[in-house]
Amino acid sequence: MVNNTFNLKVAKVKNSAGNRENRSVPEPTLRRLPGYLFYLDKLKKEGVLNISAPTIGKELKCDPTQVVKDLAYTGVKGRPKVGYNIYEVIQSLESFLGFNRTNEAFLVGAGNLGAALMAYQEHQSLGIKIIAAFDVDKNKIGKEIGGIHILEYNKLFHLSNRLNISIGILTTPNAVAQEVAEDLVNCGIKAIWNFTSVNLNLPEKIIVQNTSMSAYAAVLLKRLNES
Amino acid sequence: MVNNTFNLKVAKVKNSAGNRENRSVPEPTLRRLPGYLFYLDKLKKEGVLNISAPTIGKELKCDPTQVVKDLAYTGVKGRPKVGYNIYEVIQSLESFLGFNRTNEAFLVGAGNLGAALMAYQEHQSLGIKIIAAFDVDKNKIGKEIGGIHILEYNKLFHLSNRLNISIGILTTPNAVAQEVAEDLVNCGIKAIWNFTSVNLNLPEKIIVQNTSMSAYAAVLLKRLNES
DNA sequence: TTCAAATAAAGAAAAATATCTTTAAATGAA
DNA sequence: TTCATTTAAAGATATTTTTCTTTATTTGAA
Repeated sequence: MVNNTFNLKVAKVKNSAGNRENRSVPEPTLRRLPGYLFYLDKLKKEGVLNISAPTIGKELKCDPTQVVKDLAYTGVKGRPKVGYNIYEVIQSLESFLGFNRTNEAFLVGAGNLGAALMAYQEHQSLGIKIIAAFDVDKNKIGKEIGGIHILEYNKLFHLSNRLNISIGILTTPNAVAQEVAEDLVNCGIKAIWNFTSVNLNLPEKIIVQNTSMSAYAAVLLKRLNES
Repeated sequence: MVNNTFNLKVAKVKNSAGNRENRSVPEPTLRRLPGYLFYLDKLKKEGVLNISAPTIGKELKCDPTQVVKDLAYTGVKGRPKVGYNIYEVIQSLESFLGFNRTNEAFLVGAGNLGAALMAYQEHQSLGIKIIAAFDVDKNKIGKEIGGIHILEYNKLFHLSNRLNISIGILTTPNAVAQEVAEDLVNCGIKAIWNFTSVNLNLPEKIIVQNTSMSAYAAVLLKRLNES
């Protein structure tokens, strides 16, 4: 048997830019991992020391073998008849997801959603720390939300030269989304969390995570109307 | 050949409650549809009359046959060599998704995310109209965001008796999420858009759409760190 | 020490989804 | 009118993801 830790199936998928690349972790798994983390954190506070995959599966209503496989991606080992050590599995999840590192980000567009995210990250750990926010609205510039200063948009270039930020959060109006995204890329941003409805046209190497509210509204409405 | 319009494959999948049910539209398709709608709306404003699936695919960077199949779910018919009539396809998408109906909703938890959604829906069509918001915070009660009044939480029961609302938007702190969700169900809510990190335990018939910010943050962080 | 029960891990099968291929229809130009 | 071209639609294949099955390990009780 080869080294277990790296004995993971490598899936060939297409990214948003359409080019094939090797990925070690399936996206559905990645989306489930923070759910485990939150639930396990709650258990830890309750004083639980060990937790089995079937128990997690029962509580989170998903297949126990899926839990085992998802957790295996993080490298954590469970013991038969006992389950996982709660400290080990939380530590493993956090370090795997990068939630224990400081992943610094710029936010552009301190409107509704932008302001919400700024205030939100104070209490809810997203694994991302917003360093500064930018806007063109004179009424917003100079204000502070969730401990984050809102700066003039044209200061973005200057500040990105000094700091080395790799994440950009895009919460601008749709009309300027493409333009701002290109600016972010020129500032050295490597990944964009896109909350607009615009399909961004950016270099292939840029990681784009689209999180459009309307997509989830659509699923909800359809499921409701077909029931 | 049988009637084309209803000649759609019916997928057997498990819903969040774990029980099998028949669904006519795959979730990935549903999530893509609002993206088409937004793009086509933009084209309409530019005066475009017809649009082909290959063109949509090229712009939105996805497979042209996937565009054809996704649009076919809405019932719209395209013409070879011409493509789809832009008015027809937009109308078809909106009516299929229910975006042209008034899908009324209650929102509970007028905090960061809640306030953002209230303000957001003023400008961005999500197909959902928030009728009233509820909170327990005395400082928030009586205020108005995005034209929506914030009411005392205990007024929820009274108001739900008069109005017949079927959608509940859950933007409370995690600690009270389960409790509030149960209240919403008791008020006759049929579908819950859950923005908390809590895995809700509710009757099977209740439609739950989980939209946890941390899930998308996780995907972004992992893709960034593995690149 | 032995054995039964519980469980993670690995592998196989099934289901769902995406991509590729073929077909047939419609258009506009010759 | 004819024909090449474009395209939607339908079907087939491939990929990805989930679920089911088997195996082997560990634990605690007899």
